[in-house]
Amino acid sequence: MLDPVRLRVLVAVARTGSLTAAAKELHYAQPSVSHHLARLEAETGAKLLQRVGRGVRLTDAGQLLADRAAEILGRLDSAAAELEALTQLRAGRVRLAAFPSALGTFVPEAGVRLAEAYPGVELHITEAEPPEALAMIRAGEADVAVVFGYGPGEDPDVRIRHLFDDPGHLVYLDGPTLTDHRDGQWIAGCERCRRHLLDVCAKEGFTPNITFTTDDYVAVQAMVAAGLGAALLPSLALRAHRDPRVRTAELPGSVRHVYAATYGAPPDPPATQALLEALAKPLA
Amino acid sequence: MLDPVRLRVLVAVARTGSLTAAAKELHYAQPSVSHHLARLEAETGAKLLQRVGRGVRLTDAGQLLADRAAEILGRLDSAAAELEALTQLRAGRVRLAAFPSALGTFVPEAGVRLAEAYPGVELHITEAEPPEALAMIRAGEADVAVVFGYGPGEDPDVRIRHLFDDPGHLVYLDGPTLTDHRDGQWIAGCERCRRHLLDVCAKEGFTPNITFTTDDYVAVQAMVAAGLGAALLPSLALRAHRDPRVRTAELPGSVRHVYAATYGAPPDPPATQALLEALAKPLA
DNA sequence: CCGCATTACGTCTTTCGTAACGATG
DNA sequence: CATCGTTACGAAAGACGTAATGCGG
Repeated sequence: MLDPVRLRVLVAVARTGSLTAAAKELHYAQPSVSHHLARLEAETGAKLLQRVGRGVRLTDAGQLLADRAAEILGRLDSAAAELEALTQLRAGRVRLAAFPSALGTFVPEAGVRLAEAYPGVELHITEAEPPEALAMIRAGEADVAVVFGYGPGEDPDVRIRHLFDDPGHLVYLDGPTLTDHRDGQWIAGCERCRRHLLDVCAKEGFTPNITFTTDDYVAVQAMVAAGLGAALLPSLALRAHRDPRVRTAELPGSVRHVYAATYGAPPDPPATQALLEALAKPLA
Repeated sequence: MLDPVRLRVLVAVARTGSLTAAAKELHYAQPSVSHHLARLEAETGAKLLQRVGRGVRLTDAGQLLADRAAEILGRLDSAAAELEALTQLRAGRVRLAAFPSALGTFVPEAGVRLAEAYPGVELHITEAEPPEALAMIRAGEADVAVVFGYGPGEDPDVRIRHLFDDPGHLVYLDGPTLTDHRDGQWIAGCERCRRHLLDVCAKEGFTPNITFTTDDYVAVQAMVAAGLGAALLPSLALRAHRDPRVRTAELPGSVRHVYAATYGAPPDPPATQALLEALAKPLA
């Protein structure tokens, strides 16, 4: 049987004229698109694509299938929409727990996307650092948690999936590299970033002298601006708030992985799926 | 996205009114059908079925989705058919190697099914015992081999899948159980069945006295009829040829697994797929 | 060389089967 | 108690990513 996933890939390639562009549109890696098409050709026994310099062109057979596929996929989607309407599925509630700089950056964007796509879904947002957010998930007090510092496999009942990577930045007044501050004072951005800071500095062969500690990334920047030391902040924190008096430099080896966590076996309830979808999209 | 496999299951259930019947129609195990429907309900968030005594009934939502699904699946199938027509895919050649009693029983049935569904496909048939048949597969001299005595994992390049189980039968003039013949003479049905015979008799605590050996199941039955001893034959051999003078009794613990083998990585070429499909159907 | 596509390979998820259990007439 | 459906679990296949390898302009 024709696989609609492969058909969606074919349609995307037909529209864009390139595997790379299709991959971007579908949030796939390039090789995945290539593989899908190769399999589709093998399964159907028909040559669907023809390489032409850079990019590819659809053969007649490929164009025919792409046309039929576009209609079929449309009907599939509209059947899903009809079912949703019948069961009022676009209504519902999702409770999200997320850490502060997420709330200051991509969570509002995701909220907008969610409201556009699922107008009936209520979104409840709670601020919580990762350990508390996961506790809320386990306790059933939240449906989705946006966290960092925890990966898949923490708990068999909690499903954790990767959202994106958040590079670390050095925040300073003078001296754009870590070693410029090896003998200076440091402000630990937050409890969890402290661990991260220690690791990064250890790689450079020194232990930072941490003289101030606060979870508040606004305060951290104010302290740096006041000359109290340097700090390490994730890029999300800088996107949420940027003190004009400080300077920043990305630290190549330093990334924080941001994840979305849910509770229970797949599949997630539809409202939860909708929120996860909205959270994943800003990655594009 | 709605998964067409699940939709096909839903449609089958809608038609038959029962999970068990749908499973039979789709060649699935019962629990697989149950699981597909459970997942479909969870993914869509809609109750689609309602248990009513024995059997199930579709809810309004389930009926709606089943109706839409039937149309979508029809279009999927017809897109595939259109593509096949365009690329003349229903033409082609498949070379089958199979052991004798298979040729005398279900292979002709499969040939008929193949000719009905794919009129343009030429089927070439060769008689070969399993080792030779597999050698032909590896040498590229056959596309599909019907074998027994070999299972999946024999060779990484040869894909072997289960077709059905073929129960063993005791062939005799007098004495319908194995132990009736513990001190009598035996005719080994064929080289490979000899191993099988030894195993079965060992379980009963004796070693059969094998006085005649032949691969030919017609000859075996003639010898039994002549009073030369008892024999063990697979049911396929008895279906292919039944000597009216002998009596037979199924041996509960004795089954021969029949497999289809192909060469190379999946997916198989369309003509090969078509033959495999035709071979699998008689199972129903 | 650079961009686009393919191949190779590893991890995680899903599917489907068998077996055991539960419910219903 | 017989039958239909569900739950539990294990084995095989598939999807998708990263890394490494063609290949055309």
